[in-house]
Amino acid sequence: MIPVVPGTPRKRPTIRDVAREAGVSYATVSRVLNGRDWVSPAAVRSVREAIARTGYTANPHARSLATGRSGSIAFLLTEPQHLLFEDPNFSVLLRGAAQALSDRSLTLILMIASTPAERSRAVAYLSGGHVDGVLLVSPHSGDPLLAQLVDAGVPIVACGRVLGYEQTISSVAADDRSGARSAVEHLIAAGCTRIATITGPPDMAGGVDRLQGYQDALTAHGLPLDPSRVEHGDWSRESGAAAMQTLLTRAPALDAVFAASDAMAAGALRVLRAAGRDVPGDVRVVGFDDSGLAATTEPPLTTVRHPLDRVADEMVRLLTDVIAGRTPLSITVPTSLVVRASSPAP
Amino acid sequence: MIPVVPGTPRKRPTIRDVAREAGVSYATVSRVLNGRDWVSPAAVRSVREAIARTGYTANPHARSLATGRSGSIAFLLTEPQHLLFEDPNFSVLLRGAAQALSDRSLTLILMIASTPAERSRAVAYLSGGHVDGVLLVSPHSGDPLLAQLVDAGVPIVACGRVLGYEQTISSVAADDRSGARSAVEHLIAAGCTRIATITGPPDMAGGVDRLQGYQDALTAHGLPLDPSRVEHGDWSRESGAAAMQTLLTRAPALDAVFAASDAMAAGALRVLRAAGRDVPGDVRVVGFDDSGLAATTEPPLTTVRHPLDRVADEMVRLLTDVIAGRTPLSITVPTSLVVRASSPAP
DNA sequence: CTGAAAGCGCTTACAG
DNA sequence: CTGAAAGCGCTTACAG
Repeated sequence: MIPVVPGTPRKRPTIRDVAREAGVSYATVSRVLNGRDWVSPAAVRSVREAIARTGYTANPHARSLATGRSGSIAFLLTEPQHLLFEDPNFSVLLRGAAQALSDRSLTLILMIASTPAERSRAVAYLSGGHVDGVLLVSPHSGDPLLAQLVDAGVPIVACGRVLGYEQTISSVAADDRSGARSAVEHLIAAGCTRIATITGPPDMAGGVDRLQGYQDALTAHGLPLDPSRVEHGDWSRESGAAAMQTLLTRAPALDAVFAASDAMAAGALRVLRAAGRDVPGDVRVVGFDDSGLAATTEPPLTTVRHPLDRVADEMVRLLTDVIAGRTPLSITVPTSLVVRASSPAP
Repeated sequence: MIPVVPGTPRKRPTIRDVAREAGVSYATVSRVLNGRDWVSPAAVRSVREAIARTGYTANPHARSLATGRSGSIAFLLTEPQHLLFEDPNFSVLLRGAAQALSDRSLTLILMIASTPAERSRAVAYLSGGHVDGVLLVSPHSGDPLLAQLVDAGVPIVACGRVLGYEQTISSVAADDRSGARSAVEHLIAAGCTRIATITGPPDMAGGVDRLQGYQDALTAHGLPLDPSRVEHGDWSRESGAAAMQTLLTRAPALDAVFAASDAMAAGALRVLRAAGRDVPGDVRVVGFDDSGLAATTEPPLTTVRHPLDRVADEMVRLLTDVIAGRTPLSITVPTSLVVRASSPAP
């Protein structure tokens, strides 16, 4: 065994070494590697054998330089740090994207751009063409970063529609509006009439659409839209707790709460317990996402399943289309209600 | 404004464009870019101006091809999927690594290798020199992947000592043993004498060392080591619940539990509640990690703080050393006890 | 079906 | 201090 000197990487075989082994020109090796042009079966076989013998793997940088494709995709997170890691949603999406990219031999580059400095560095990097495209997580509509990326012509697919960029930025989203509607109709079917909601941020499609679905359900069943029963959050548990506190003082008669995320629902649960309200006895609670959280709260959450693994998969598929030059597109994936103890079936 | 045709990236300026603008040779541009050799102040200035004017950023692939350095680091996760995303620990480490790498202008490539197919693909990729080094998360001692990576001469830094590779693989770890000891001594000081423990996997340093710390504390205070009070888990909440169940039937008289992770402690809490044992009244519970979970359980967890942000930072620093050819090293960072309601101060 | 050759955009000795 | 030139390891028209 050859001793390994740390810091002195072994000389790796190149395409020329393979060519010599196989007894062909290195252009031919490149052809069988890329499988585009015709190569005689005999040549293919001897090249494959030579590759196996030498342990050759292509140098991705040389390839990128020659093709102009980087072979990598950025997974870009722009939320302030504290929001990112509390909720398992982010991890599920990341996991799904890693999988889908790996299946296509693409590399996932993780970029976290929370601070202003990180953000401008990210824009420079992404606009610099270092990456074939970007997967954008939880975009806020007013974010200047969006405009910069769009201006630079960077292929983008967002998770959730990007308000104001519906025609320019491709996106994959849950059917937020009808998912929210079905959640609230479940509460109505259980006899609730004074249903409050904790919404997401108003500059995100998920925030707007889930509120809309809540209103749809009330309207469809002839229930009044009472603004004192609507409170905004930022998806986080803390914001859910704060919103619940406010709702409790402003609309103490409420008999149900629909929270636009499981994390906010978990915060609401805590506040309800502290206020001595039994869930689901006094107040029913429904969340959104069916994230890892939902099954572990006390009581476990009835929630709307947001299939983020599926979303991640579609995002990657769509991004490869966008990179190939196809026009922007929005994809909506269906949701479904998951019933647990925080609001059992009527 | 030039209309952007999707899929037709703008022609980006190269080093030659900058050289022409600045009126120097492109070798000089490269010199000011890399700041190694001497360049006249006048040349530096005009090059800088030309860079600003043209909006030039270096093509990383061309650079990598010329230097033999990829400028990227893999963050490699090898745990089965279900363990990865339940616990916020993983996210904190990832966040910290992303930050530290970004500060050094290194790119973080995320690789998730849960299945056998993913694992062999990862080994091929990493051994292929596509990456300057790898950050290894939660390594198991028997894992064949370790031997393959070491054999290939890939620079590695692990989170936690790698049993069996202490001399070969650099690592950054919490002071697990003394952290665990202080947790158990806190319980002893509170008057507990029948202290059980839920350990991590026996093939991981964190599993072994935290158990050792538990034993150290008991021995130091003349308490017996009762094997019926020791049960293994895999770090997950579910495994913690299962272990607690077993402990409750095997050692029903226990008056405290030290769990080697917050997630397992959370699982234990649930089982204790279901069994009608009050925490901390009947049974005190202490976890390990001070992850995001700890403050949100019911009651909140007393736990040992595992400074993963710091660990991530040291891992990256150490990895750059290893890449530079320095010999392997193990770093230990201190822990501290965080007291909450699951075991208040005596 | 296959070679010879140019070129992708950098870095880095080598001469001045 | 600075140019001209070779070379990093590939891909891809261009000729056969």
